[in-house]
Amino acid sequence: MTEIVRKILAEALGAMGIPVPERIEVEVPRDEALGDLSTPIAMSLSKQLRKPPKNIAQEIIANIRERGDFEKIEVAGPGFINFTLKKDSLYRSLSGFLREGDGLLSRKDIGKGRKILLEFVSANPTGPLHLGHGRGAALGAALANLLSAAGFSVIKEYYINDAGRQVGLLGESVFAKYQELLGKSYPFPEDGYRGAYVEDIAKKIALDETDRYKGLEFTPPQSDFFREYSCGQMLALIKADLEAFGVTFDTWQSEKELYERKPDEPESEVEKTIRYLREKGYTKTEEGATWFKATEFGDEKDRVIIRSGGAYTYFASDIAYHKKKVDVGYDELINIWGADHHGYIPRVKAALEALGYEKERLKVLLVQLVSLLRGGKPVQMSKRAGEFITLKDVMEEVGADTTKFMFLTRKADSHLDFDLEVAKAASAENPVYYVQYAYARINSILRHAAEKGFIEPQAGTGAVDVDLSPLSEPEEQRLIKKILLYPAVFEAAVYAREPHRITFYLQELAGIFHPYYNKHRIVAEDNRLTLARLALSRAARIVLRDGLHVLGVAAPERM
RNA sequence: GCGCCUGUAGCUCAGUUGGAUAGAGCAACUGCCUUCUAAGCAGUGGGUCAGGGGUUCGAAUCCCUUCAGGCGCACCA
Repeated sequence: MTEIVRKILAEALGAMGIPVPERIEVEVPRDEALGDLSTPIAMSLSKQLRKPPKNIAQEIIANIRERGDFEKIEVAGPGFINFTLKKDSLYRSLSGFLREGDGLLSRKDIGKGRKILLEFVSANPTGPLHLGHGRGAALGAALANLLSAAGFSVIKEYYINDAGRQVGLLGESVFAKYQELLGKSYPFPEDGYRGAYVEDIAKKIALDETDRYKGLEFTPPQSDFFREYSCGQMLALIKADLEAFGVTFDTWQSEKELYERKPDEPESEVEKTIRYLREKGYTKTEEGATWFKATEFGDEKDRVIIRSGGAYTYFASDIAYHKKKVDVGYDELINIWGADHHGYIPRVKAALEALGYEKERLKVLLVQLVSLLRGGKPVQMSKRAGEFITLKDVMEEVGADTTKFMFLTRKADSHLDFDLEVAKAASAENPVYYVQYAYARINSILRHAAEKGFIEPQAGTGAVDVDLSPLSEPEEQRLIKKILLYPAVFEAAVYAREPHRITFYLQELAGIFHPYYNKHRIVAEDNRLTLARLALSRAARIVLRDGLHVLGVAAPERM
């Protein structure tokens, strides 16, 4: 719908000899009495042309040739150009929309098949997922759906931090528990993990491997076994939780793998990367440690990649990881990180640049932390004592769809209070049900219509021929316009990488459909009218379904 | 101390990249089920857009500053 306006405006500007801006602003006026669409372009051009906005607006209007779709084009307020579409034009557009049918919303050309690697969650496999991970998961999954639908080729990846101190600590914690179970005492590591899951894993080992490791020290080979076994168990749990949350990944990249030499390779990915940086002169040795000269690429400090003790830092493998991503040939890398990692962005971008890639290739979306409340009071969580509420707990208490919807009605970088009582108490009144209910309701209507002998128009066949002109009620006009606006909202969401725009749109759409349903009977006495209303309902259904699918929220046939 | 994020209705949050008279849900109150689903609808009340300056035709949005909250500033991950 907005495209029509953009097009005629571009033509008019061209005819006036004015350079056409890259992106002509088109918006929906606040007050529907003002028109269907509006542009402030005359005001934007005012300074450049040194003419009053209203005069420019008049001139633009005078230069619009194709005005067949419009009832009215007029100047209003300080210089807006307002467009009111002809009903015929709306019906034509809606017919076109229906003709394309489910899943054929034409938008594949936005992404043009460009390849995106989307990395998200990537929680350490040292404990269960918490709510903050859930937020990242919901956003990542929705973003992947959004971008895929827009014609990007998206790979969802989970980076597993299975190397280094943290997993070692997990292994040792399990080891200590295991010894305790077998009646041997082994000092529990100071910063060890104390959650119940540690004991669960220890029990499983005691069961599967009996007392084979009883009384031993935490040294190889048993330390390797405990570390890898525990890590594997945690990962399985994480994977299961994510699946229950409706979030899946295409690839799981192991950090440890980046340190391993493949049979036919003389060096590991990490070694290769560091050698590359060293040869380029981007490293230095100071106080026994090897540093990456991040300051040469805009970071505020140089960063250690090999400690004086010889161990690699996390950053070393992270550079190798990002090098690998970019070498594979992705056009764009998107990382979704917790906001507590924001200080990390400049150094990763610096590394990318040192490796010869533009830092713009990487886009980091920061997800703000989630404060968990119950009845307005913060839920105390102590990781040390192993007391915390996990994503799984929240899913069981509140529900996966509601939890996801909560996350997706906020932009990523807003701080979020997640009150369990509110989420649960509002459950019946929750916006997610409002949207789902609209969808279920339409399905119910269509079922009812089928029973009454009205044949639901099928895409590519009957839909084209349905006469939509009986749709003259204001509620119907409003609904049609909202539906036709979906592609523009979708595109804006893609452009901004903000799935929450879809969430709000769906609430608005449902907020138009419900009153319409309440005021007018879809399946009525009049045959022509009923067919037209069914077609309109079906169009709303298509959009609701598509939007819910993007969000990763269920679209129930009935409720 | 420095950096990043946030501050919008009682609560939780949007605000179409600077546009018209700032919106939604929840909570509160009043009505609506014999008719396609009442997880719905109709209506009422609710604002110093944290404060102050600036930029311009125009600011919740951009800049400066103050205040408040969160998060970072390792040879941790």
